[in-house]
Amino acid sequence: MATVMKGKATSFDIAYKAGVSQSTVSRALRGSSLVSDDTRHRIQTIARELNYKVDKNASNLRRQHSVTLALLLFEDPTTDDSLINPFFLSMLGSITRACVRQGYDLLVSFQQLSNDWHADYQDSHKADGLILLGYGDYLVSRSRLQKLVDQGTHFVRWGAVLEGQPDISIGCDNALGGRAITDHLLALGRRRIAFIGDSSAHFPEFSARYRGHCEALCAAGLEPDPALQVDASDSIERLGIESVQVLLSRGVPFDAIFAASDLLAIGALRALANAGLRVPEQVSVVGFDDIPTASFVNPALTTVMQDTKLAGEMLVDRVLRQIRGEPVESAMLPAQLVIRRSCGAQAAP
Amino acid sequence: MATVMKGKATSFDIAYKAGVSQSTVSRALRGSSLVSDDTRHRIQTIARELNYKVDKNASNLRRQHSVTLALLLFEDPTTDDSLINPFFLSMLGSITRACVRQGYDLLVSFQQLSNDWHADYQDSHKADGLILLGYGDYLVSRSRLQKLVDQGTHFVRWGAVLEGQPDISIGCDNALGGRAITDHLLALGRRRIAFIGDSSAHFPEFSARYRGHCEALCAAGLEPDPALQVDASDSIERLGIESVQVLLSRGVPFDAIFAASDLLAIGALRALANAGLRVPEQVSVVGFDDIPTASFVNPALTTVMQDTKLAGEMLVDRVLRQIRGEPVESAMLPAQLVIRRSCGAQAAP
DNA sequence: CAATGCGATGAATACGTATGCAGGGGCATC
DNA sequence: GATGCCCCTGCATACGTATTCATCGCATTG
Repeated sequence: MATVMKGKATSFDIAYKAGVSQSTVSRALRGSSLVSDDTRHRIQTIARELNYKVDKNASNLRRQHSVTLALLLFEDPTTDDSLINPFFLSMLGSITRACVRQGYDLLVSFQQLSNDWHADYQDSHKADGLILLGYGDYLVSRSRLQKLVDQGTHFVRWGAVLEGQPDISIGCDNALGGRAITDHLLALGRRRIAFIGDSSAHFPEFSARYRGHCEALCAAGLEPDPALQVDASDSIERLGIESVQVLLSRGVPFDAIFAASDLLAIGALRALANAGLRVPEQVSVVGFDDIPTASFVNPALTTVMQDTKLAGEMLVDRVLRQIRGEPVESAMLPAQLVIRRSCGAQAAP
Repeated sequence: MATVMKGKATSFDIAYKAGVSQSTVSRALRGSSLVSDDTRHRIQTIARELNYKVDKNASNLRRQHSVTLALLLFEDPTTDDSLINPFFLSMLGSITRACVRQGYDLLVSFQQLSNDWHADYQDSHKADGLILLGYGDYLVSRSRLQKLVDQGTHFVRWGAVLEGQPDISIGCDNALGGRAITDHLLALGRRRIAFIGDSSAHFPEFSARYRGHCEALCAAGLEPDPALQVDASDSIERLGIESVQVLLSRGVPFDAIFAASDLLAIGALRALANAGLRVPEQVSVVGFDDIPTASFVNPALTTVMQDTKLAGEMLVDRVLRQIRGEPVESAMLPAQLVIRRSCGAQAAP
């Protein structure tokens, strides 16, 4: 009968109604084989009637884990408040889905790089493990990563995969991607290819792309020209515009631009248009990431696709393995060339 | 001394080291005024040394709330796995930030509409309240919303704001937006304006935009022509393409297209280009949402901007108020016209 | 018939924190 | 010097679940 309960039903309420002990209820609902089928069915029915839900806080407290991962998205404090790097958004989507498939909940948090409480989610038992996204300046963040490792925090980072790294990282093969896309430009007859993007060790992903770029040049018997490289430390459109302006002001000739990210490339396209240069006739432009907008800019952007779906799965998988105490290693994912019109190859629809 | 502790430090460990009771530690760290400054400082220092973090599970269990919100993102099971509606992504960003500002954590979950466990997050005390995004077919989801209300679940929905709704909803003023952008097209001399988007009560947001559209027509002495309206029930590019094909196959003349979402509008642009129709010279095209890509398509898309930042803040604020037991009402947010090239008004840079 | 074993259940306890209640000590007032 | 008061602290307990250990009934076996 519709007895008015104060507050939510607990396992004791179920036990009382079923005429068994709380222990049995707990066992029955967790699927323990110690409970007879008869009792189990009775308990399940009553639980459903009472709309009973296991209290996660109590359950987590008892079991000492939360079946939850935390996604920490770091960003430059200077970034506009409402915008998020579309590439990270795509990763977020695939990570969320991977978590669902594994039965884990996902806690999402934006953090300023200046904060120091990366491990708090795990330390406070809100999450069993961490996924780190958007660690910009590697040299700055490296000491923090080391600290996390020392504390025994379970975490995986999305980013460059380097030798002697303290942490576990998953990243795409940036060097290979940079090499492939440069090869492509060379095959199209381009010889003076500018590179927009930081080449220092501070931003290993960008610099790996640059390294691949240089390898391709050398393999073709060309020498990388420092005058054709412009630093851009962050992946925002404005920096793409400014970089092209720097390039133009230097007065060095160039017939192609390889931007280290699509956002930079889009900025570059805009700056070239402003300067009256035609793409791809006078200048080829290529990017990296294949963000959704890339196929819509004019002309459509040739770029390197990172498999975000696979990446999300791997990140989640690797954290879970760490949590289970299994040995885990960093890994690199393949990068794939996506040819559109901005490079000057045959037109796509 | 570097005493090796097994496991994490607890408030008892701090208490022992500080020579006080566990109660005092708890009070000191929660900022209770019952503790002397002297004791508090001592405890804080020790807590820092031991890298102590309050166990959220225990704390939540005791206090019966989790200081966490859950964002439930519903989507059509047919949607491609890796893509998320960019408008929702933008909302996600602003909601995440709003949560941070309020000191709440955010749990993100994708759900299939077929699932029935919307309230589980609150029932299991994983979250204190829910934010619902992307409830597509309103008539289908309405009974569920009613159920949530009956259960006393704290939740806010992003979507159309209707009379006699059981739940609290926050949405932009779709009718006004539809009216404004149609007025704009009319002012440019367009008279045969096609509308792409479902006009039925199943999708109240689209139908409100359609209603505003019709109001504008009527105010201008024009009658809405059913032949100029094409149903599109979901906001994906492919449907935009198909809708224009339907429109062309009908053979009715039109000089403008108002797509109920930017994604539909982008599909429409593509279909028009394929059909050899020039935008905006022969056909004006406008959308709704102002997703990031909108400014990059060719020609740049005139659209209606929804203030996602404000929306995120309002959603979070309204859930928190419900949690605090304060009375809450639905609200509509203003919509703002963003004029770019696709409508045929003066060119932007 | 006693001994053994097994399947099913209950009692008791731990997880770590927050808080109501009680108490101890110091100081002021009369 | 006794009384009262206030400030601070400690004791004990509740939050709801999962699990170890003990128990009890029943069947099987020698």
